[in-house]
Amino acid sequence: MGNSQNKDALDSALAGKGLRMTRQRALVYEVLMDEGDHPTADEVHRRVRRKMPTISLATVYNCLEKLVECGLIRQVNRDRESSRFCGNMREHGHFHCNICGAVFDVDLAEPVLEQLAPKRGFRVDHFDITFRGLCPACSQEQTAGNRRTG
Amino acid sequence: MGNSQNKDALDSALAGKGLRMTRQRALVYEVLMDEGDHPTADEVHRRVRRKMPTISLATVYNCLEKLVECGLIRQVNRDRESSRFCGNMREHGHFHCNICGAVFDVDLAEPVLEQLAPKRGFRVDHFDITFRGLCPACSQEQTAGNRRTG
DNA sequence: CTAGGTGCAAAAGGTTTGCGGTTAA
DNA sequence: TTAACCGCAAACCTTTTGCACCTAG
Repeated sequence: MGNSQNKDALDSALAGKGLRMTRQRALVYEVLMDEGDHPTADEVHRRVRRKMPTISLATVYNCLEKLVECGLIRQVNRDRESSRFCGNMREHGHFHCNICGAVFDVDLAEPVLEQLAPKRGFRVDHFDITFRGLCPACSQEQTAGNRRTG
Repeated sequence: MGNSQNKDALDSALAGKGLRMTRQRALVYEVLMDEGDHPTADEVHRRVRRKMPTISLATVYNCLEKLVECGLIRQVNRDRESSRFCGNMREHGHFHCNICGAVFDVDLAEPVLEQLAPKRGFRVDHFDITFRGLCPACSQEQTAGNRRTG
């Protein structure tokens, strides 16, 4: 719950971009950092409303956009599903479970990434790596199911 | 333009899924293979209409969906922009230019990919690697611009 | 004080769907 | 012959926008 380290990071990041600190922005950032998961804008809205029932979805979108601009959070997209947001700013990939829909962070070996980037003339600013498949829980469940049904 | 190799691949892939061959599906597949680029559904529609003026956008979407299901084409998403479609089924990544918006295929070294995948319990079925930055043309143009303006 | 932010409701934009008529196998 | 497919238009869903009011600095 809202530790002061997060608040400081938010303060200085906003100040660095000439943006104001507002209660809405603080709360949006807080719920993202508290859970450390990958909620949709709608889910963020739901969580923030528990602490500020009047906040609108549009404001949540606005806040998320500013936080992304400040480099405080990342936007994670899975095909055309709702965007998800993520407070982990270390370079990492994502794993999307095809059954339960959960999103997991995947650490990446740094040197490997450089080998992948296109050479000759391209200037790479950023990359995304997304894996899909079955998470440990769903994978295990499916195996158990197969065992049962033959 | 519409070579018979493509047609054969389409025929057998559709048959394999119990789907019919229709003129619409053939044309959608054809324009994708002919150009070898990464058009949006809307752009595919525009191209196909040159050969079949009555085809609807909804049908193009339906055809694209079936072709993806058949494993004949891939859907390529860049954040929440329009989906793009790609006839190159080899395992590869994509580079999106932040200036001109063009999409380029990026070959990937196979052994590198295995090193990236999450271990312990995850079952990886698929992955996407997307790079962003400046393509050779835009990169060069920007460098030239900087030289001019100091 | 006032530029920037919020809340609301409506619009936008891409994609999907329901339905009556058409067609490949 | 008939299940699958097409074209159309309307629905859908996420995200963005315009505007009047509010508030942090």
